[in-house]
Amino acid sequence: MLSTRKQTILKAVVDEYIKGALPISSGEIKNKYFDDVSAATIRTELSTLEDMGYLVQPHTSAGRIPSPLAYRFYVDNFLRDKTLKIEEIETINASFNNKFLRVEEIVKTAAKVISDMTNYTSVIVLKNINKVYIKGIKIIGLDDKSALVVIITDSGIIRDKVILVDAQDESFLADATVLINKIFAGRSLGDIKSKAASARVDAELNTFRELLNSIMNIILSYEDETNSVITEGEKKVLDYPETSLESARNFFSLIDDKKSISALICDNADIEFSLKIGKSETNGIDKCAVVTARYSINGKEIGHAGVIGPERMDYSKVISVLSYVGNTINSIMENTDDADLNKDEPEV
Amino acid sequence: MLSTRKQTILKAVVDEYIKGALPISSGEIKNKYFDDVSAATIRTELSTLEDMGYLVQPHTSAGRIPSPLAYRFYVDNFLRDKTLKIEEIETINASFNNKFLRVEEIVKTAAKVISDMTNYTSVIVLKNINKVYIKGIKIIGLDDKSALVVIITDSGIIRDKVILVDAQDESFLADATVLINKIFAGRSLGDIKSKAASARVDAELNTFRELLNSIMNIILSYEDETNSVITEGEKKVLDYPETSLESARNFFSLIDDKKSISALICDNADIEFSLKIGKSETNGIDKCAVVTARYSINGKEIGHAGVIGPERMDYSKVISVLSYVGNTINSIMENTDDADLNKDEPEV
DNA sequence: ACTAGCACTCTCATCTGTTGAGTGCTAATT
DNA sequence: AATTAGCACTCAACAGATGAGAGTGCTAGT
Repeated sequence: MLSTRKQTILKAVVDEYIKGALPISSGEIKNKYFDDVSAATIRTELSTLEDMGYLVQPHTSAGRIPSPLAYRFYVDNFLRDKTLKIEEIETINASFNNKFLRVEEIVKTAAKVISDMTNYTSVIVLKNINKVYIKGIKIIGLDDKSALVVIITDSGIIRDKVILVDAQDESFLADATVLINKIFAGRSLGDIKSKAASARVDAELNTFRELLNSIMNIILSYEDETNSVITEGEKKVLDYPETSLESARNFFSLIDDKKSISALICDNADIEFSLKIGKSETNGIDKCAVVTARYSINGKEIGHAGVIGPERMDYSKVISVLSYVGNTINSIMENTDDADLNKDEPEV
Repeated sequence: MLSTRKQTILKAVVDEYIKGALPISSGEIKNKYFDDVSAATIRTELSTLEDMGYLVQPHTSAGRIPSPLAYRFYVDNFLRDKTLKIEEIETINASFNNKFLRVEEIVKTAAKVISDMTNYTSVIVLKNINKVYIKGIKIIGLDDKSALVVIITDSGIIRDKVILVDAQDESFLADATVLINKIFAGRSLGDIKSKAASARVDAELNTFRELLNSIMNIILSYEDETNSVITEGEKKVLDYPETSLESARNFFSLIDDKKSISALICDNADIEFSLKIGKSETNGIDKCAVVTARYSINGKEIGHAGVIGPERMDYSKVISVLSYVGNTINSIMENTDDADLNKDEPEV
């Protein structure tokens, strides 16, 4: 175990490096953190901390910067019970402001808030989409050639899309709605997908075949990675002092690859929070850290939210923001979840 | 007027600079464009072209690069009847692929296609939103606490939003729909906005006051700049060889400022295409050119589309893409415009 | 255990010389 | 009058060289 002084010094290095992104010298630590001890003493401590793997020297006559191990230690030991400021909480609350209830909007708002509060890039990945089940489908005629299809699921995910449809007569859409709800309502997306082929060829549905196919396509597109990975604040990397043009390019090409981002954010099997620091196995972005959290509504996991930033990120702030936003989403959504959609619609 | 040879040389400089972003030397021009004349001759021509203001030397012993005037001349004289390749046209058509009919989606797709085909940043600004009029409003109950409001306008702009509403009994939403259509249907957004105050306080609407307010807010938010400026491909600037970290930062902060972008794209009073080259009055981005086009549906102007790229951009390609995408949008939308929404709904 | 002192190392910035690309000019040629 | 070969000139870019400054590691003394 590290001596108290070593811990203080280690924390000092991490804190200062988080602030300034520059190597920290023994003199600087002495000035800001110690009255009773000289720089030389701190130097020997720094030297042993380096031997232990906590610190790294960019070159012989530079100060020290923290290694991933140091961040790890910092996170594990100095991160207890930090809370957000009242203004920050108010900002978050104001953003959600219950003006909307659609999951797409909430998730997008959450990503934006997380990114804005932390000043890092945020990512939200929606998961378990196959387990979502459909509560009902509405079809609203717009004119004689098109209609709006609204798909309502449990956990409130609403997706809608305008489709082309030849509404032969007035009852066409009403009949179609009844039939389509008979087919889809109460079934999970995974279930529907696995039986997609058989549903398509059912002969008795001939009249509605085209309409059915359109709706099928909407449902199948739910899984589309493009729709289930939301990123915000990518451009903030340009403001980090350590960012070069080259690294910015790499970062952006990683961020645009929804598949790897999704993998990066979601591999924290069953822990509430996960921190990845400096594991360069995550190819593409070097010197980056990733903090992720599982998000649930009513105890049911709906996805993961993450923050991608430099290793020297403000971990405590990131974690508190992720946590607070997660709770906020949960409290917004939990009442809508178990409501019965079909209450005033006996015909479906 | 410029001699034929001067024109050839000027075109050569612009073409080569567009390709390589490097100053062009007399020798290079001689090799690629002239068999019958020596580099020295070209040198004298270059020198006079420089005196005339068409060319610029970064430093004494460098080649020439085109000035804004050169691009202007290039655009005015060498840009006639260039058309897209068949594959390119097919790519564009495939993107639109009539899978969707909603203006938001079409505009987003258009922005993406324009950016992808040109490899520059694209911007689309929707205009004249106040002149859009509402064809009808639908309210679909989702559960006993929330409903989906769908606003359908001429020119097919559909906006929908989930709102909180206390549906007291089964006929509540139906009654509300009738009343709300009585108030809003057939009126333009501008009209509604200017009379917003009076509508809100009408006493007889007390039962639906809350609902009415929600819908009012949705309509008012139509104008929101955030919603009417769509950008795509911002990150492509990082791939230009002339981009520095600093200029990338400037560019991104300009692009994020929807208000200036909107002004930048929309100030081409009544010309079909507009090219701004090197006018640094547009503060923020230096060495950038902006090509904009007016977009209309059925002859009615709906907005402006633009491409922002380096001065040395491939103007002919940009213009053909803008033009082709504009026509495509028009042909997709024109049939839906004059359809009568209320055909099978006599109750509204 | 701590510290003062000093030699050592390495970056960063500045300067210098060299190279090569490309020009401008001039005198000769067509 | 237009073109060209030839040559001196300019300047950016590169590579060393040099010095200053920051910060360390080590050692001897407290």
